[in-house]
Amino acid sequence: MTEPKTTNRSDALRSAHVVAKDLHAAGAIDKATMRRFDVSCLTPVEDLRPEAIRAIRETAQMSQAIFAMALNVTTALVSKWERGEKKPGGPSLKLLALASRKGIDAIL
Amino acid sequence: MTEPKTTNRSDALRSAHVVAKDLHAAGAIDKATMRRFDVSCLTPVEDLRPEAIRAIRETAQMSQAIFAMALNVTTALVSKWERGEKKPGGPSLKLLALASRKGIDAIL
DNA sequence: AAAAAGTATGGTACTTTGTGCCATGGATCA
DNA sequence: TGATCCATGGCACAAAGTACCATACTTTTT
Repeated sequence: MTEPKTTNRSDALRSAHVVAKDLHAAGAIDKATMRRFDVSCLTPVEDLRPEAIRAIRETAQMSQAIFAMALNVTTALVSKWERGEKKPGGPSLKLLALASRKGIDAIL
Repeated sequence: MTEPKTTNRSDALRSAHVVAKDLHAAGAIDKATMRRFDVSCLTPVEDLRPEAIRAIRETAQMSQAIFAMALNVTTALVSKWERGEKKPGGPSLKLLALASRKGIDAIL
């Protein structure tokens, strides 16, 4: 079972997705209703190839050491990501996705 | 050795810190100089107590399930964080720090 | 009122990310 | 020629994070 099951994630995803219409009907999204919001608001997180990770870092014009500090990981790990020795996990992928989609400033 | 050594991190920290004066001397921080930047630009990441994590989530008015999706982790993990059964690691702490300091929108 | 769904906890077992440490080599600059 | 930044590499290891299941309380829905 190489591919992780998405039981927990899709549980939440499903429950959150169905309320999109509610938000639409309400007109505006007030604080109280904000407890439920559409998943489409979230920055999409996809798997990243080693080159893609390096591309994000080089676009930001950062060394591995500085980039690692921005993500709060070690430089050794960034090196391993870029060489495919290790693959970034859940929270790391989210950080990388933010940097990729919204720019490095989003995570500084 | 419960407390992690900070060898790698401080290596980078030291090297990055000394160039603060260079930036100051240059007047403005152009793209080329951006390879080196001061660490003070980074959102400070500190350890978070379980209650602090829950506070961040409740301020965002999110269920554990939705909050977990925003961080790209499982709901079970968020529950464990808030009960002190597990402690968020490097990348997770960064995400939580961003949410805490800049607001939940910063990581959506 | 009952059914259904959302919310949170609890535990167990397991994978592998991420860390620490140290050594190496190339590039750049005083 | 030192010194410093940069990136790679490997090895051992703790623990973060995952998957899965059961339970129970609360809210919403029909």
